Amino acid sequence: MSTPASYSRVPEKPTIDGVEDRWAQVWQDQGTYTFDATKTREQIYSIDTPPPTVSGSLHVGHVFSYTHTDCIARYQRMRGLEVFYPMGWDDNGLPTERRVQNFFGVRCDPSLPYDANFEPPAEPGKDQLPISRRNFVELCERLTVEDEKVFEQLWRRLGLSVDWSRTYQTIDKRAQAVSQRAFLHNLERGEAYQSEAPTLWDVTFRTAVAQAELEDRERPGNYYRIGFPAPDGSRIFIETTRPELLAACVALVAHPDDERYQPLFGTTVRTPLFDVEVPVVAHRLADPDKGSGIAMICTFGDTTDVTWWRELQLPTRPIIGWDGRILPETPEWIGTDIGRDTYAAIAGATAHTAKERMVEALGDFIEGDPRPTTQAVKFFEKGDKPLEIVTTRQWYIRNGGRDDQLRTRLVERGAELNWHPPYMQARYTSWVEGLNGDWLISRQRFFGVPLPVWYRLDEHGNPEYGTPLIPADDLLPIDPSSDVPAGYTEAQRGVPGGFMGDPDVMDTWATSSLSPQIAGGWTIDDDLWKRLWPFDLRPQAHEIIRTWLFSSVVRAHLEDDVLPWKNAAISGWILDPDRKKMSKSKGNVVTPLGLLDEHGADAVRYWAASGRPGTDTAFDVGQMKIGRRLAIKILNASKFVLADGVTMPEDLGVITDPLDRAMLAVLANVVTDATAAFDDYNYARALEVTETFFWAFCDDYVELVKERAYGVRGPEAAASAKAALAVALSVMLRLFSPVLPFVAEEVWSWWLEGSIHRAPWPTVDEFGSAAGDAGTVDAVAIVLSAVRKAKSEGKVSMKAEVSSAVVSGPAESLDRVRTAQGDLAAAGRIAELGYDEAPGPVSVDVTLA
RNA sequence: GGGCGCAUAGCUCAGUUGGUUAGAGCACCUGCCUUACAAGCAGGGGGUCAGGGGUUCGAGUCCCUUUGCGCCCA
Repeated sequence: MSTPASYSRVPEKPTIDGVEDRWAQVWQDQGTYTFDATKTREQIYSIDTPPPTVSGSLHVGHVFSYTHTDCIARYQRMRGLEVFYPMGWDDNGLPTERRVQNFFGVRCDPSLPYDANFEPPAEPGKDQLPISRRNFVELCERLTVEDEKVFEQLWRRLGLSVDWSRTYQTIDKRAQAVSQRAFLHNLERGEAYQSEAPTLWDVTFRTAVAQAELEDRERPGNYYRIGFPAPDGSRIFIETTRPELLAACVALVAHPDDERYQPLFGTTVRTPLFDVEVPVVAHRLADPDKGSGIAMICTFGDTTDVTWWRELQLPTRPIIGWDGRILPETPEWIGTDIGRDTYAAIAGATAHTAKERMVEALGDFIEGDPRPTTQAVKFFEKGDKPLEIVTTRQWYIRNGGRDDQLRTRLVERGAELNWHPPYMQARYTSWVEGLNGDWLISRQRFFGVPLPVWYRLDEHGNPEYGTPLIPADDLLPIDPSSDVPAGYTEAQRGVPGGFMGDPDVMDTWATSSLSPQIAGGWTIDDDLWKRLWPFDLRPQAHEIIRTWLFSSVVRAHLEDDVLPWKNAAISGWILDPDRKKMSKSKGNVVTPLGLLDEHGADAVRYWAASGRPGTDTAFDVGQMKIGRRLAIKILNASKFVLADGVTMPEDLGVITDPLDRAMLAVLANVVTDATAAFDDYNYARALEVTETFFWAFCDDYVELVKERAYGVRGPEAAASAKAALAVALSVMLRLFSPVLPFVAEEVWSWWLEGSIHRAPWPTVDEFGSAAGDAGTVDAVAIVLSAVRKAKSEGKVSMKAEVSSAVVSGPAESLDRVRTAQGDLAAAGRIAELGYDEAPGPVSVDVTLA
């Protein structure tokens, strides 16, 4: 606890200009938020801070949600807990790759050798310059370091109470080691596995895409009605939007109950032009109302094809390559000359071109004109071409998508977590229950954490995927494209009897899902880790519950059979005034730095803290102006309270005046409410009750006790008022400090020692016996208000004299008013204050002089 | 099509387990230079709580339903 200062540094003209730079510097110099790693687990509050994507730019949404977390961090710190509040940078994955490509005008070509003297062009050229993987990664690292500086600057400006000595990157060596080690543990326990399977594939990025990264987009298309020759010479018409996949057709399918096609089940038809014999099969997923009710199954046109192919055990006839083009070689299942000629016409073409050529080639096989339609097509959320499905070898981690027991356990984990607000749990549950596959973690990209395995090559040079070579734990992190497995030499790379590195990197979530492990020193600093784990809080946005939150739960569950945190605080979106989500593409993004410059950090934080947990909040400059005014008001009110050498009283016994004691009783209730709100992660509610009290304190209490505090009614009466003012100010500043750290610290420094942010959170006990009858405040306020109203309606100054005011009401209310009648008469300039006991609500008859 | 949320004053939002006459700020109107603050202060007008039905002594609050909006997923 800060000790009363024997001197006061109250400025003549308080201002909030400059307080941000000044205190940010002091906090940094004094290590105000430095984490003390000697504390034990129960003395620590650990936060799993979301690492922002540094390759993007910060927007007001970041400011919004990070402020919420900071308010919680500051509250817990004042409650006496040692807060572990690190900052991470997410510089992993596609956004960084893309930004580097555009920023420097380069692209990664893994076949090129490393050039130690490489310097990117000063200006990105028209064509992207191909460079080696290592050069590319170096550029990624160079750019992200710059981005991080900008981010840290902004966060400091906003006043985040982060321990800046504890930062991490999701791509740094430590994170790579943690990520690879966790993967190898998964592999050892059989939770990570490889599978050759149809995979959703982005042809632009040439990478597999996980279920969590998909989105459906409405796209226009055309139905083509194609006739398949039946054995009896008739034609069976299917309708398809993808005629270019005809060569990949493996069957026709209709619903088992569809009487039109029941006679055909078990028979075969031949594909037009290609003349490939395919069976007619029945499956419940065939929709009798869609098109002609019978569809062609291709390997693979969409995810339903995959289901049919798997459940009906159909052959695999892929014709689309990893580049999204039709495979150049004529498939062996096409046996006729006309079939081969037709295929030659589409070989190597894009899906789009192939479609045009197939439609032309089919000619009379197509009945009627194409019928326009709109269909939901799957896209990679960051891509702009529809996903194809290709068969590839990929790594997976079990997440319950194929295992009911694990899925049930993970749903239960979600129920163990304290969600703020609670309804967010439903989003987790419905996502986990709807999973239909394991977690695809391998990506065919360059900048990321490499999968830490190699494969032996047999005498023909074919990799033995089933028995990967594992690095020793103390060598992590490794890059299998440059490191060599034990017992081999670099010369054996890629040669028969030698080895090859796994070429892929891990999904960015495979690393982000370990953010508490990375920040907390798992397997790197055991002493620190045991003081932090499991963490107390995961703050994050609601749209990544299915990705970041869920994958983190999966990793902690598999590794330690534990929930990674006790609480999840989910923040909402920032909406523009039209209630649309703010985004760059809509051109309505405001730069955070501009906001901080214009309104000040406390004002921006005030706006952010006014947004209820989990609630989407409108971007509202007006709210920031109110916050700024509040901050200025706090300075001015504090200046008044601290005038005339007010200090914290040695003994609360000097607070004898009933009105002073009543005010403190109300404040004690505010402390109770604000504390309960913060304990429930409701910073907005805590701010609201504090602010409401503060304004009433300024408008009523201060006005009432002004003259008494000046000493008009003697030293004891003045001492009571001054002591009460000091106690109230100290408590209010601490209640405000999580939201308004700068102005609170500024005022604190005028008269008390140490940082307010390390001062104890106020408690009811602090008031001791100084808290009196709270009801007196309301009773007195009614009279004061009535007097003001009379003056206002009489259009006279507030200092105009009142010749008499008669208060009528129940005896209890009158008694309360009497206890403050000296202050009332002074504040209202009332010559004669009379009382008239009467039933009903309190009323006041005011006569102006 | 499924899940979740939202709908309260012109605007942005509170309203904590059902309980006096539904609140705040902004905006608007009328005043007041008042020795902390004119970037201030005082006072005022303004809402059939989206529509309908139900439970209850009592519903903004609980249940059903309709409509509109948003997000996530299929």
